[in-house]
Amino acid sequence: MRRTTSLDVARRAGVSQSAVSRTFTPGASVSAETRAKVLEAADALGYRPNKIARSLITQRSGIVGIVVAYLDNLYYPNVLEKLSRELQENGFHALMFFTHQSSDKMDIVLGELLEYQVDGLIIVSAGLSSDLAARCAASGIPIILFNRTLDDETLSSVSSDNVDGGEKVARFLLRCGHERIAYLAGWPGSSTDRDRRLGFTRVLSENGRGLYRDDVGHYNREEACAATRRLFAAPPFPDALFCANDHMAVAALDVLRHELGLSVPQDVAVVGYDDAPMAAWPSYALTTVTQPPDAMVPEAVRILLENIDASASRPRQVKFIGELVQRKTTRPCL
Amino acid sequence: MRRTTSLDVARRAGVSQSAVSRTFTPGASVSAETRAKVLEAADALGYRPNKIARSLITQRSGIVGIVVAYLDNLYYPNVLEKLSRELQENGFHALMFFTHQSSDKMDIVLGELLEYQVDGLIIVSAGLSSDLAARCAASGIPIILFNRTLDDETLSSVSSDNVDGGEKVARFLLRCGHERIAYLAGWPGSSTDRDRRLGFTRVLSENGRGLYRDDVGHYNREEACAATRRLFAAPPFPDALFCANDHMAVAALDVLRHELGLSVPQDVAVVGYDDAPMAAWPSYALTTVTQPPDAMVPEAVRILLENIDASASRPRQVKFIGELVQRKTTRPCL
DNA sequence: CTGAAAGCGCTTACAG
DNA sequence: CTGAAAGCGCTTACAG
Repeated sequence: MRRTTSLDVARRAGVSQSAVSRTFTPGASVSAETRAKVLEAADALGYRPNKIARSLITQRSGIVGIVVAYLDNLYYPNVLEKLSRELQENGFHALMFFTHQSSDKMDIVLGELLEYQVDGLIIVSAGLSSDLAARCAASGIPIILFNRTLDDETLSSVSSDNVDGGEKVARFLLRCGHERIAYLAGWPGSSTDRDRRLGFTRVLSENGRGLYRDDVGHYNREEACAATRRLFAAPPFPDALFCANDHMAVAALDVLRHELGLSVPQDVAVVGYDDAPMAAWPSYALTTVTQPPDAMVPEAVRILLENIDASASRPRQVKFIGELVQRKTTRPCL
Repeated sequence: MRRTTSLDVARRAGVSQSAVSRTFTPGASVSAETRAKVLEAADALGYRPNKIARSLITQRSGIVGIVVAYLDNLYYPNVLEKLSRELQENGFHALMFFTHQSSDKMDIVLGELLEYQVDGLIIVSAGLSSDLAARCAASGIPIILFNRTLDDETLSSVSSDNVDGGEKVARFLLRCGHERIAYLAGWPGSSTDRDRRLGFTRVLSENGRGLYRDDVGHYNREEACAATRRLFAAPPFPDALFCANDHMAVAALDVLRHELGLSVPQDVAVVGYDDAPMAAWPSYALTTVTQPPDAMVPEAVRILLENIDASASRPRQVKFIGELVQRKTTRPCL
C-alpha cells in the first residue's frame, strides 16, 4: 500500500505539489482559496506530511534522544514523563535509548543516536566518561546532562546542588544529636554520589566528626539491602543513616524494620535524596532532600531548545537548590 | 557545520557513492578491498549513515511509537524499559508519545505518530475508542495493544487473562472465609477493570455473594485513597478489599494502616493486581496477581515485528495466565 | 564487484 | 500567490 504523498493531494486538488507543501508549512504564503482546496483533498485522502522527508531538507528531525540507564529508581519515570511531555509541547518527541550504568555500552548507543540525526540529546541518570563527553561535544549536536555534571564543563547540565544538599543533611543530623552517622553510597563514579558525599562529610569534619560507617549500594535496591545488612552487622549500630538516594533509602528502611527489627527513627534515623514519589507515602514517610523536577525539567528543555536554535552558545551549568523535607524517618528537631 | 555524507566518504576513499552505501548495507556486495578503503575514510571523517535518509527509500524508519498515558503506576516504567530494550535488541527504537487517560488527546497523538512514519505502534496503558482503533487498523500500520484488549478484535493485543485473575482472587478470598468483600475499581472504561471485576463478581455470585461495597479509584493514587476512605466510612467495615491494581492497593494500604488505624490482614485483607515492584517490598508485602512482563513483553515485540515484516497477517489476541502470589496482606490459607 | 542514475517525499530559492 | 526545478542523503535496479 503506497503512502499518499503531497503529489497525490496536488493532483486531486488541481494545484502544484509546492502548493500542498506550502499549506502545511506554517507561515508560507498560500491564498485562502488554494489552501481550502488542498485541505479538502488532503482530508479526503487522509494525507499527512511525512516528517522524515521534511527533516531531510530542513535538517531538523524534531526528535530528541533521551538516554537512560534504568527506570527502577522511581525518581526517573517521573522525570522521563515530564521531559517527554515538555518536549511534546514544544513540537519535539523523545526517542528512547536505554543503556547501562557502566559506560561500555554508551559508545554503541551514541552511534545509533547519531544515525537518527536527533536534534538534541538529554542524558539522564547515566554515567558518561569525559572521553565520551568530549566526543559528544565534538559531534556538534546539542546535549544536556540531567542530574549529572561534568567536571570539565564541556557539556551543559541541569542538576541540583548536591554538595549543598549533602551539607544540609549533615547539619540536620548533627543538630538532632546523632553520634554514629553512616553513609550508604550510590554509584561511586557519579557526580551525584561524589557531591552528596562531599558536602556531607565536609560538614561532619568541620564539626570534628567522620563517617562512623560507610558502604556502597550503587543506586540499586538489592545492593542497598546488602549494604544495609553490613552497616548494621555489629553493634554499636549507627544511629543515623544517610542514603545517597530515596530508592536505596526505602530499601534500607525495609531491611532495618522488617529484617533487623529496628525502629525508625527511634533506633536509627534515615535520610534519603530525591524526594521521589514513594518518599511521601505514609509507609515510608521518608525525610529527604528535594530535587524539584517541576523546575528542573522545563529548564533543561529550555536550554536544549535554545541550543538547537542557536547551536553556537557555549555550555551552561544550572544548579537548583534542594530543600530538606522532614518526615517521619527522623526525629523532629529544628 | 555540514554533516559528512556518503559522498564525502566516497571522494576521500576514491570510490563511488554507491560503494560507500554498499559497505554500510549488510549483505550488499563489495570487495574486501573497497570495503576497507571506505571504512578507513568513514572512520577518518567520523561518518555515520543517515538513517532518516535511508528510511525514505527503504520505507522503514526503524522507529516504533510507544503510546503511554502515565508512568506513576510502577508497573509501567518496568514494562516501558523492557519494551524499549527488546526493541533495541531487534534494531528498532522507541519514540515516546504521552497522552492522557481520556481519549480526547489520542487523536492528536495519533496524527503526530503517523507523521513520523513509525514502522509500528505499541499502545500501553491507554484507552482507545473503538472508533480510533478502527482508524488505526485502517492506517495500515501494525499496532499492538499491551495490557488492553478490544472487544471487536480489530487490533492485536498482548495482555493477561484478567477474567481468570479476578476469579482467582474471588476464590481465594472466599476460601479464606471473608464475608464482606469490597472492590476498588480502576478506570471503568478499561478492559482491565471490566474483566477483573467480571471474573471477580462472577465467582462471588456463583457462591451466592455480591460485592459488599464498591468504589472507583481510576487507577490513580489520590482517588484510590479517597475511595478507600469512603469504603471504610461506616461499620461494619469490609473484611476484604480487592483493588484493581497494585498502585491503588498500596494507596489503600497506606490509608487503612496509617489513617484509619486498621491492621492488615487482621482487620482487612487486601489484594492487588500486577505484581508491580513495590508489591514485593516488605513494607507492603502485597498479595497480588502477576502479569508477567518478562513473558508478555517479548511476545508483544515478536508479534509486532512479525506484522511489520508481513503486514498482511490478521490481528491476534494473546493472553497470559497470571498467578496469585500470596504475601502478607492476606491471612495464610490454602 | 562497480558506477551512473533514478527516486524516496518533502522544502525552498527562483522566476513569473 | 504560484509552479517548475533543484536538492536533502540515502538505496537499488540497471548495465557493464
